[in-house]
Amino acid sequence: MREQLIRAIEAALARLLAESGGQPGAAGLPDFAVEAPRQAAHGDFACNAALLLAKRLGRPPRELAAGLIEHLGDAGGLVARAEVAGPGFVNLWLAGRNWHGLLQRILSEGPSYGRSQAGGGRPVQVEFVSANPTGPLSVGHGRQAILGDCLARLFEATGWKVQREYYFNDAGRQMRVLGESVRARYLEQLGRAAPPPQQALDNDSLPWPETLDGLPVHFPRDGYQGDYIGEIAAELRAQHGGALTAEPGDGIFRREAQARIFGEIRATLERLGVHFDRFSNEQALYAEGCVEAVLDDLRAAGRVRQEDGATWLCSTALGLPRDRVLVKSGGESTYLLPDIAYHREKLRRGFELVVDVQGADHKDQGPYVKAGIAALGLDAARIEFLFHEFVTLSTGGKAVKQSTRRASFVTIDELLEGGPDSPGVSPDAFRFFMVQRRAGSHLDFDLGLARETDWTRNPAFYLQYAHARTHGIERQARERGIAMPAADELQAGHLSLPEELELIRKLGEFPEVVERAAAARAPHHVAYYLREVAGLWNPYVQDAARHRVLGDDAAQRSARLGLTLAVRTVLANGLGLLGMGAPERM
RNA sequence: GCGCCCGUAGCUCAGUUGGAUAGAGCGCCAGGUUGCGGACCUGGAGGUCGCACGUUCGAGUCGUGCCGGGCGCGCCA
Repeated sequence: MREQLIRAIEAALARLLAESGGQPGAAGLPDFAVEAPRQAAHGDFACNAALLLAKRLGRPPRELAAGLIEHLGDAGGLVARAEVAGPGFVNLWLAGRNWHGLLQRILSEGPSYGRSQAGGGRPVQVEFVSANPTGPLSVGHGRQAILGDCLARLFEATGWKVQREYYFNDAGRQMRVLGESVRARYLEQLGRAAPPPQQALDNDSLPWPETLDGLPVHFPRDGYQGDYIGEIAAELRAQHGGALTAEPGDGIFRREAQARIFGEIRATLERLGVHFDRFSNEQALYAEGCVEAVLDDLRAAGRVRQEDGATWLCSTALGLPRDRVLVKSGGESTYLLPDIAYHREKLRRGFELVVDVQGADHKDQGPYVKAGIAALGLDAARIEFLFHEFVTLSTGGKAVKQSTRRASFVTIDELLEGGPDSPGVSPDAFRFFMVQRRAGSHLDFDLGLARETDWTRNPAFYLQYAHARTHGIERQARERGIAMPAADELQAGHLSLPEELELIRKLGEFPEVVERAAAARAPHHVAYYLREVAGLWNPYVQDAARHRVLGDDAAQRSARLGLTLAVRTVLANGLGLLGMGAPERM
């Protein structure tokens, strides 16, 4: 509908230009906008073309706007009213039947309303979470999980072929420390080693004992302190008894810890409704020779130099602030080298676009990976980074202490499960709260609000309740033997109240919202939009004195039931984009 | 010190490739209404869009410089 209008305006502009002696043809058309104005009094759509042309033609914008209206006419029955407004806007009101046609379209398209083929089936990869399996996922990972998943859903909805991938570094020191931590706890439980004193664990500057009460202290200085480490050790002890005392930390301890923790991580993601198509890891890149090959190719490209026994990427020459180490003097790689190899593999797998969702602490890394990719002669523009700021927890405006130190952070599971005297957060509410803000903003997670089960207070439930209400009305209709209208029998002409037209107009925006959210990599647009739809629909239903859906006039009742179905369609499709359930009753 | 991000109502935050009188939720004030499904409806107060210059017919949006906050600036992981 908006597309039709744009074409009509283009044609009218072309005639106007020809008359004014401007350049004919599409080249002479300004890059004008046709938007739904903020204020309803400014029409269904507003166009700024006259303002853009005024300078070029040397004529007053209002005069051009009047000319545009004249040439536009009723645009083949599309436009009911047009006026010049403000400095030279053209405000347009569509003929009523166009809005009614929109309702029919929503009903007939159903689940595909709002989807498009703009992506043309091109392959895109979204990589997210990617936390190393050293412990449970934190709330910050949760934001990334939801953000990445919703972005993937947006790509799917706009016609891309999406792969969700989780990549983790398992070749470096971090996983070895994990194994050593488990081994130390195992030995402590067997009475073969002593646990390090808590003061030393909490304070880096305190001395670290080698022995305690005659027993050796094996726990690594920067080891993982969470209770789950001891639990893994206990399970190993239950399974193997004391038979593992001679095993190295980097062997069975590490493997078991990794497997179990990864299992927990996957279970957590499952609870949130987040699925991955592929898990990949750093070790495989080494095993397949990808890392070495990248180093060779960078060397061949002349982008590598030696200094102090280390191998450096000449990123300064590529416009970055400094050079960075690829291979340490000890022979081990930094993360940068395998990261470059990893991204080359992604591009080799044929992705048109690769989006990495990462926390703000990775902001500095992206450019170096891209520089490496560019140095390999590949198109770095196909790699995008979506960085999200951190999450803080608050309740009633008061910040919840969330120490980043060691293991004392809040995990997703803790939040979902709640505690003895605090209810858990539902996965749907968790998802909504996590996509509510744009990625670049700090996210204040209001625990009190997220736990709230009153739909009028909790914004996540407010949306779901709006959806459930459409089913509630249908149930009532069924009980009275009233049939729901089919798309082709919808007589929407009976919807003429301002709030009804406003609602319909809002429903019509959905496809643009999805498109914009996908293009901007900004799922929060969907969340805000749904809030607006629900914010129109809930009061509409509530105010039965003014407009009862199941009233006595059969024709009007049928039209309002059609509106109900259209609202349901948009809410269900939108909730689907956020990965939230669309319940039929609450 | 350098780089990236953020600064919008009392609070938490939206604000479409630059558009008209800057919005929402929560909170606050006044009045009305009472449940097709569970407190909703109407109105109101509340803003130098961090500050200052600049570009433009037009700036919350773009540019430059300051101020304030976050993150990052290792052969760490």
